Amino acid sequence: MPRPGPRLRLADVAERAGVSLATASRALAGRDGVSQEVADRIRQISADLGYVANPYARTLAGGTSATVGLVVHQVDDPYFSEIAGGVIQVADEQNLLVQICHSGRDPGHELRQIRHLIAQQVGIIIIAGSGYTDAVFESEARAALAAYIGTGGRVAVIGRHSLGVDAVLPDNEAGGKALGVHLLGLGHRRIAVAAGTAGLTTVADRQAGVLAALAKAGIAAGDVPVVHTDFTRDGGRAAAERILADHPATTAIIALNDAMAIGVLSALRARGIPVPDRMSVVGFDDVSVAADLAPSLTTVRLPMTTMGRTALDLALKPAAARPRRRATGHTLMVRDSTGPAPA
Amino acid sequence: MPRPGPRLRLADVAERAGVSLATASRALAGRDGVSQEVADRIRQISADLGYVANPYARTLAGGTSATVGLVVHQVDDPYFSEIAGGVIQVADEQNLLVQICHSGRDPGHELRQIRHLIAQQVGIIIIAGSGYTDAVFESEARAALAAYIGTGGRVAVIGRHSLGVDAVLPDNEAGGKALGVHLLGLGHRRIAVAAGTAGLTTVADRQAGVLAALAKAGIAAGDVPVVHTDFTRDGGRAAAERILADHPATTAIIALNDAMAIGVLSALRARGIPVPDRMSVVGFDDVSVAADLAPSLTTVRLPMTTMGRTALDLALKPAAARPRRRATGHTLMVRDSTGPAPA
DNA sequence: AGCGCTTGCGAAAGCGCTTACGTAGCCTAG
DNA sequence: CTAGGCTACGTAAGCGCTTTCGCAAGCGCT
Repeated sequence: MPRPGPRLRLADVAERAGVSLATASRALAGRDGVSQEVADRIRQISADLGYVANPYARTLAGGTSATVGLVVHQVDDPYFSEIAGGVIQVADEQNLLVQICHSGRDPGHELRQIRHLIAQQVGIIIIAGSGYTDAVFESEARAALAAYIGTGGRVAVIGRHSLGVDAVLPDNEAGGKALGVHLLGLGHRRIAVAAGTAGLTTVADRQAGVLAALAKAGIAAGDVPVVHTDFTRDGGRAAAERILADHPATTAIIALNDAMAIGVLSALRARGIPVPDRMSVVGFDDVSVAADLAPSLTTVRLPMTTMGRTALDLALKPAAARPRRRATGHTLMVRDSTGPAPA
Repeated sequence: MPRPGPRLRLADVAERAGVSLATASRALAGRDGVSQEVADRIRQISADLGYVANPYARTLAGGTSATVGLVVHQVDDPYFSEIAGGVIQVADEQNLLVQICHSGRDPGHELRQIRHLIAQQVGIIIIAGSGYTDAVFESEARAALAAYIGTGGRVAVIGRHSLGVDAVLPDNEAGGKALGVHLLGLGHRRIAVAAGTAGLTTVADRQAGVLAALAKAGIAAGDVPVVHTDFTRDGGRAAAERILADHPATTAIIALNDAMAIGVLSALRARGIPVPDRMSVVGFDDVSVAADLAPSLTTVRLPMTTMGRTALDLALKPAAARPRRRATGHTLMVRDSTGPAPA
């Protein structure tokens, strides 16, 4: 690791301005107790010199960290990279640093990452991605975060309602319901679900929505094949293969996220099964390529970038009554991957 | 910003082990001057207590930062998110923190971000994405980084040969050439280029490769329409529209990255132009969805994740002779978006 | 026995900031 | 004209670590 050489310090700015360190610090922090003209002069000099405060010293002294820790399942998954983009936008505006880490969809690893961020004293923690149905994870994470919040930490989660902290939350169940209703409306009755990683609350919620919609139309949950693989393209492929093999009469596949839907489409193409003529396919999230697939993907749009922005906004605003929720809208995007059920 | 409360400090570990701060620090850093048994005891106690050193204090005292600053053009662009994924993988293994920021493909902003990272004393800086043909940017960035390296900073860049620092570099020109050769082999003669943002070295290099290949086949550069928009899906759409309008006889479009290729395909679909029957399309990068488009995209594969890993590896290894280069392979992935030129 | 050397450890000095706390100078009120 | 209260600023005490320096103990050698 490098040892950065002598750098511009606050003392340099103070000296050049002919004031003490304390005054310079106050002026740059915009704190009062400094006359307008002196403050302006200090700020001017600081800007001229290109002074940037050493964040390590600042944090150590002030006990306040300007970095936000962002935990995502996997940054090279479009769902998460769009969220990260939103977080970074706001962080940029607010002059915060963003430190990013992977949880790899593993509750244990995620817990470790969270604890590590806390131990590191980042000022804000944002956790993106589905929660886990694992009760141990839930309670441990909840305890760790509660303690963190108790000491002044700020936390927001995206896409999970667990952990007892501020949340930006899509209505996964309603979205699932909308997909079910859409397919029912097209006359589909033999509908299968390509479900993501078991143990994710998002999977459970979306699936519940789908099944609720189908139940209302008289299709019992027992008659809906649900194949659990994982929330990736390859998981989608595998699920589609299994559905085709075990339930050949299926006319529509609901993938619980777009990555899986892409895999499903790919499997169908490989088998020469025309979409939507012989099989309708829907996804969930509306990642940016969804509209560019062929056929373009019918899916539920979630405003990922906005969700990232909102989460950081939430965390930045003083939390009066603590577990706040910001619902995010969702929109059914009907495109070309769905059509009337074949006769 | 929060003020984290009282936390486990090194002093607590030291006290519990019955040693001084200095000894505890040495033991945990693996430095010698501590007997094996004492070191083991300290490490054991530290682990039991779940002690994590305060990185701010550590950096301030040691002058050595364990964070890597990653500059990308845009994290929600698959090319960059895959690179970021690679960087994060290695960082995870090495226990480094990754701080990410956007340059927005703007040389001025990128320079500011770089300076900011330097001022913040991050230990390692990795800059991903095309360089700029802008000479002012080049010289200022080069100077800033040289000074940074002079003080012990480590730098690696990905996908650009400029800046005089260690680089992980695909052969963009050869890749461009391969695409040209591939299309020529299919009998195409009226080939247009959908080029990305003017002012990016990557654009210039890939374009040069394409033109070189065509020139060898007797097609003068003047006969190859090159439309500059930008390196995004919408840029690709716009470029395609312009090509179709101004050069209706075109039988193949070379998009200089996959994002643009996706836009080109979308524009062609909107116009009802069949690919590859009436128009062949190629991209560059092989982002993960490229294989899942319909038609699947012929493109030049770059190992983005590996590139991210390699860059951080490079930065971590002591640089003997300074400007090192790691070439990354590229592979022409022939898929369904290209076919014989229509008669 | 005395010398220098190594080894293992503690004391203490910072790293560059923030922020009590103290102290001038000035204003207003009695 | 003085007591009390502001305001504007300086002094100095840390934040939690790393690292230099010094010291004591143990070693082999003459």
